Amino acid sequence: MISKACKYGIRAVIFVASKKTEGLKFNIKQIAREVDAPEAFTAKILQFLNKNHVITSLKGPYGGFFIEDYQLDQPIINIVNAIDGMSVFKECGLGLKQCSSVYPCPMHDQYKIARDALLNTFQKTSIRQLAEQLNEGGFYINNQNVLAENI
Amino acid sequence: MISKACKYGIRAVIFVASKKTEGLKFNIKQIAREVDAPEAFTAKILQFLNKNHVITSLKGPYGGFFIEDYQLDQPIINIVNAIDGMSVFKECGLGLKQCSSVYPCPMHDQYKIARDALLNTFQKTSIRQLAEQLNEGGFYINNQNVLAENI
DNA sequence: TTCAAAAAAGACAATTTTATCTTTTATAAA
DNA sequence: TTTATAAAAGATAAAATTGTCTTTTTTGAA
Repeated sequence: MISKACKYGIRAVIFVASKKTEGLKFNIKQIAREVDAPEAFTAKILQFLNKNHVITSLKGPYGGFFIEDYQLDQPIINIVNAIDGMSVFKECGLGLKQCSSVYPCPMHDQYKIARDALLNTFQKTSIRQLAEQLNEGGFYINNQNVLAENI
Repeated sequence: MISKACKYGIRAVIFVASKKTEGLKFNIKQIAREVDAPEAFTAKILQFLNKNHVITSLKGPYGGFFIEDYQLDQPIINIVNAIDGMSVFKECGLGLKQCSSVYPCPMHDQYKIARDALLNTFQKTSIRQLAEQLNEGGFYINNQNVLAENI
């Protein structure tokens, strides 16, 4: 659906956003641990998201990653777009290079509905919303499940 | 969304199904040409779909691939399941190993709606339906677009 | 001004997916 | 029974994605 890089990126951004009120910055090690993502790979992703102004970083001691006010109300699609691009939301369900209502594959109409539903989800959901849900409790962005203790 | 292998597979199956009335078999070369897919790769895919009883093949002269009556009313999800498996329709939108209504990621509910819509599309659409649409005209399974002549 | 901490940058490696090529097996007709 | 044809099987290769490691740059505090 979307790449692992993108999923790591969204989780990392949500985590950073959820801690904004504390006014702290977080380094890669902390972020990667909190969202169960590979450290070095996540570093690359966040570095890229900083370039794309999705989040902000500061080098040096007391540096790290944080999110600025103007960045908090971005839709999640901004993260997806930065990392994966928008092609998933335009591509043909059967892989045709060209597929639209004027030159449709046999699945076009139905597939488009599902594809648009996914796009809509990413468009209408903001970083702030997900961060707030996380803070309210009952939602998770890592695999450190209490239930897993039973294994 | 789904793999290229899977898309090639669906296109190939629809093509073969659309020609069923003619009672012919088609070899890899013909099929690959008709659906604009790499020949050797498509061979592997169809070989696999034969093993999974999605289509049928016969070796030797006058052999090739064809679809049997009992195979024609399969939903497209059978092809997806054989090649990609069902994991896309179960996976978390943010990549968590475990994500459900009891242990949801912050996007769970919204993502599930879109994911289910996609699953539904593949479940409710049959090979026969797509083959018929193709035969009725106005739908395409290759990139040989007439409009492309204008380039 | 020096030092330590952190991200940035660059090179590289592993894995997965996509793709090709060669050899073997099955089959139908002559 | 031979021959030609087509899929099956197996080995490899190319490309894309995921992941790691090392070096460089930035920056704040002591």
